[in-house]
Parts: sequence; structure tokens; C-alpha cells
Amino acid sequence: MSWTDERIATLKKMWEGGATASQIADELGGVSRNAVIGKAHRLGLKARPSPVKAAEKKAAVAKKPKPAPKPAPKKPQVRADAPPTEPAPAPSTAPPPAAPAADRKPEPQAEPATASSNQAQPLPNRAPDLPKIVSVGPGGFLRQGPGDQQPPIPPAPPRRLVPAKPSPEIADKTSLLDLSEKVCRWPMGHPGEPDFHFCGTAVNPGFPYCVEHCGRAYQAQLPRGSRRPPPPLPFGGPRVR
DNA sequence: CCCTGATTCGC
DNA sequence: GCGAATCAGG
Repeated sequence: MSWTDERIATLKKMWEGGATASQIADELGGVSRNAVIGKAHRLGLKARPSPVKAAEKKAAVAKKPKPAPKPAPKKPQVRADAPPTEPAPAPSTAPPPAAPAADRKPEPQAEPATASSNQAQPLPNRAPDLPKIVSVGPGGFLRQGPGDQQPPIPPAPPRRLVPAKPSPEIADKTSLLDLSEKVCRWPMGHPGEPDFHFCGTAVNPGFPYCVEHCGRAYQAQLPRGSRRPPPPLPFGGPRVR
């Protein structure tokens, strides 16, 4: 398998959607988990919670519980001879940014959910919060995650629970679950049919069938030449429709 | 053991 | 560029 544009697109979508490399590999097919990871990194879309990185991050957090004002170590390609575009930070008179992200909107979560407006790119610019966990189904569509679901507040129906009956057709028939060592297991009809059931009458002691069906299940071997055509077996011949 | 992602390195 | 092998944590 080669990395066609479609496959790369699926890889990107699923990777950014939070699917694991195994899920992506298995969705794409023909590639291994390692191949997906390697391709993802080659595409430049790394940075996902990995066990190793998580541990490192955790260690760093534990090591620095205090919000130390860390000067940005990244110098985005500033030429050494270029004049500094950013003036030096003001002296201590300036108020330090001590409250990070304190003025965030509560995000009212007012998604209209008209059920007709979900397209293939349903994810708007999401706040850089925790990585969204998205399950990706066949074809690469993003399934709704547990966090997306607004719990619809089950209306707690004050109804009386009634044991469901399988169907009126089979109501008093002997179903598979009704079988025991005491009832005849002779099948009536064909499996899969709505009214398929078992004989269910009292068993011929020591046999799995009632007396009548024992007579069909066990037949004396007659001498050659005098055999009758056997009666139809329970699962015997072709379906009669 | 299983899982995960990251990295390396021969092809 | 590719991906198996390997590493390392959960």
C-alpha cells in the first residue's frame, strides 16, 4: 500500500481527531501501526499524548509546582543582525501576567444541533484545551465522543416495568431458553423462522425427546431391501417455501 | 503480558 | 520516504 492523498487525508483527520495509531492503521488497512506513526511524524503532525511524553510532562510539573516566569526559549528565526522587533519587557512597574486564562468565557455550549448541519469537518476552532478524544469509524468519520453528548436528562418515566414477551407468535412455545432435560428438544419448524420452537412436551425418560419424537429419532435398522424412505429430519431437506 | 507513541536506521 | 525494530511508559 502506498500513501495516496486520500490515505494521507484520512491519516491526518484521524490523527488530529485523537484516534490511536492502531485504529488508524487498521482503518486504513495494509499498513502497520508503526507505519502510521512514522508517516504522521514525517507529515509533521506529532505532539500527541504519548506515554513517554506524558511522564516527562508530569515529572516537570511535579518538579515545578510554582509558576516560574519562563522566558520563551524559542527564537523564531530572528536574524542576528536584525534589529530587535520586540522591546525589552518593561521594568518591574508593569503588572506581571499572573493570572493565566482567568478571563475565559464559560462557553455556553449552545450548539443548535439541527441534525442536518454536520458535515465532514464539524470541528471548528476549538479552544486549546485537553486533547479531544474522538473515535473514528469506517470511512474516517468522527464519532461523537462521550464528552460531546449533552446528557439529555432522562425523563424518568414513571411506568411500570412489564416483562417483555418475545412475540405473540411464540408466546407459549418452547424456546431455546426453555429447554431442559425434562422437555422434548425436537425442533419444530426451522431455525430463524419467527415461530421456530421446540416440541416441549414431557420427555421420554432417558431420551432428549418425547415418546413420539423418539420414534422418529431412533429407528430400528431394517434389513436391506425393506427400507422405507426415512421421514423428514428436523433440519433435513431444503426449505419449503 | 497488553497497550500507547517516539525514535532509530537499513532499505 | 518508508516502516520494522526497538525503546520506554502506562
